[in-house]
Amino acid sequence: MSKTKILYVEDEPFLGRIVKESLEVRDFEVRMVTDGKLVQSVFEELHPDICVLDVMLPNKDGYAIAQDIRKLNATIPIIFVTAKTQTEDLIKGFEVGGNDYLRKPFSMEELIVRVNNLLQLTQKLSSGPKESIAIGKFEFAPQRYELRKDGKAKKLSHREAVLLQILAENQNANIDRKAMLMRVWGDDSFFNSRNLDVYITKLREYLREDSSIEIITIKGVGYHFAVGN
Amino acid sequence: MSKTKILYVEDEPFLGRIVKESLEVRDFEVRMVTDGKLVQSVFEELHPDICVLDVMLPNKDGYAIAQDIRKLNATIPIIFVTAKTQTEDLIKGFEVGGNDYLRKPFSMEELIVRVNNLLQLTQKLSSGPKESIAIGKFEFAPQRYELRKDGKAKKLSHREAVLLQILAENQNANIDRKAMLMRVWGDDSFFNSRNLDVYITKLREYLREDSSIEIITIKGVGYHFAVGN
DNA sequence: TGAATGGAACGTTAATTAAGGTTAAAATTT
DNA sequence: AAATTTTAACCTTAATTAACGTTCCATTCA
Repeated sequence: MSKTKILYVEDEPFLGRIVKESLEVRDFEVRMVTDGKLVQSVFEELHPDICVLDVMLPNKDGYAIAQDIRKLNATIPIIFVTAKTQTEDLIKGFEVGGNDYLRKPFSMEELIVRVNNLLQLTQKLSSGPKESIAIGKFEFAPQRYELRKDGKAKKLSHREAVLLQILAENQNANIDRKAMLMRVWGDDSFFNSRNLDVYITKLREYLREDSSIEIITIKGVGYHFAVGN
Repeated sequence: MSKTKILYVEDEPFLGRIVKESLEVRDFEVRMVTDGKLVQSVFEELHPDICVLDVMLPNKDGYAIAQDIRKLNATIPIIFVTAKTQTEDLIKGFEVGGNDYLRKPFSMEELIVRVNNLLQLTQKLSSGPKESIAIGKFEFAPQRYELRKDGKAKKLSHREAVLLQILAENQNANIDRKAMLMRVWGDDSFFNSRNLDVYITKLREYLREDSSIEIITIKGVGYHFAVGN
C-alpha cells in the first residue's frame, strides 16, 4: 500500500521543515505548501489523505483554505495548527469544516497521534481501500472506469468516471459546481458548464437502476449526491 | 427526534454539575456517573451516542473505562477530559481507543464543539439511516429534499428545503426572522426579506394538506411553526 | 376616549432572469 | 468506423424582482 499523503500548509520555513521531516520519519508522504493561493491546485494534483493547515498565513488564511478544500472534498480530515489560542478561533476552525485544532507550541507526538486518530475515524467511512467505492447498490472501481451492479459491469468513459468519482467521494454532501468543473475540465467556461449538464444527465441515466440514489441539483451552488440505503 | 445522549464520567461533583448543566442547555441528554465501576452497566442501559471521560478517578481510571467501553462498542466516540497535560498521557488516551483529548481547564464551548465534531464524523461512517424529520402528518427527508405524505413525495428546491428544515428543527418554538435569512441567504437585505416571504408562502401551500400545521407570523420577530398532532 | 389615518411589516401573485436539463448533431479522438 | 467529447438548439424550472394587497400598530385629533 502506498504512503499516507499529507498536505501541509505552513509559511514559517523553520517550523515547517521540522514538522515535515518529523512526519516523514513516521512514513507519511508530506507535501508542504507555503502560499495559500497554491493550495487548490496542489490539492487536486496530490489527492492527499489528510490536510494540516496553519491558520495565520500572508495571503489567504487557513480558514479560507479549509473552505476551499471542503468544496473539493467534503470528508477529508482537516487539522488546524495555530498560535491562536482563543476559543473563538477554535470554534471558527470547526465551523469552516475543520476536524481538529492544535495550539502552538505543540508536540510532534501529539500531532501524529491526532493525525492517525482522524485517519482511522475517516478510513472507516471511506470504506477503506480506494479500489472500489460503494454507491448504493452499485460498486464503482474508479481506476477501472467500471460501474458494477449484480455482477454486470458498465464501462465508463474518462469524463464520466472522473465525475462519478467526485460524486462518490462526496456522498450526501453538497458539491460545488465550479469545483467539479475545475476538476473535470480544468476551467469553468460557459461551454464546459453545459458540458457538465450533459454528463450529469448521463450519470443519472446509469444510476437510475437504484432508486435510492439521486443526484440533486442545487441551483446556483452545485449538486448533492443523495445516497440512501 | 430524540436527544443525543452523552455518558459523562466525572468524580468531581462541582465541575461535573457545571459541565452537565451546560451540556443540557445545548439540548444533550447527559448521564453523569461518578464511580468508574458503574460505567459498564450504565453504558449498556443508556446506549449513549458519545462518552466524555475524566481520566483521574478513584477506583478505575478513565483509560481503563475507555478500554471497557471499546469492548462493548468499537466505534462510539470517546473524549477524555483531564488535568493531565503531559503528551504521554494524551498518547495513552488515544492508544486505549479515545478519539479526542481535552486538557483542563477547558472552555465549555470547546468541549461542545469537539463533541459535535466527533458526532458528525462518526455519523458519516456509521452511515446510519439518515434522519427524516416528522412534521405532523408529513415526513421530511432533508438530505433528499423530499416532503412525503401518504406515500406521495414532493420534491423541494434547495431554498425550500433549507427553510423547511429550519422550521422543522424548531417546531412549536419562535424562530427569529433574521436568523432564518442569514441561514438561507447569508444576509438579511430588503430583497431577501421579501424573498423569505415568498418561500414561506410556498411552504404554507405545500403544508396545507395537514390542517394541524401552521406557520404563524410573529410580526417584528419571525415565525412560529405550530405543529399539532 | 376612540375612530380615523398613515406607515411599517409581512403576504400574495405574477413577471423576469438566470441556471440548469435534455437531446441531437457535429467534431474529435481512437 | 466506433466511441467519446463538444457544441448547439431548445426546453424546463428555480430564484429573484416587482407590483400590489393586507394586517397590525401607533399616532393623532375629534
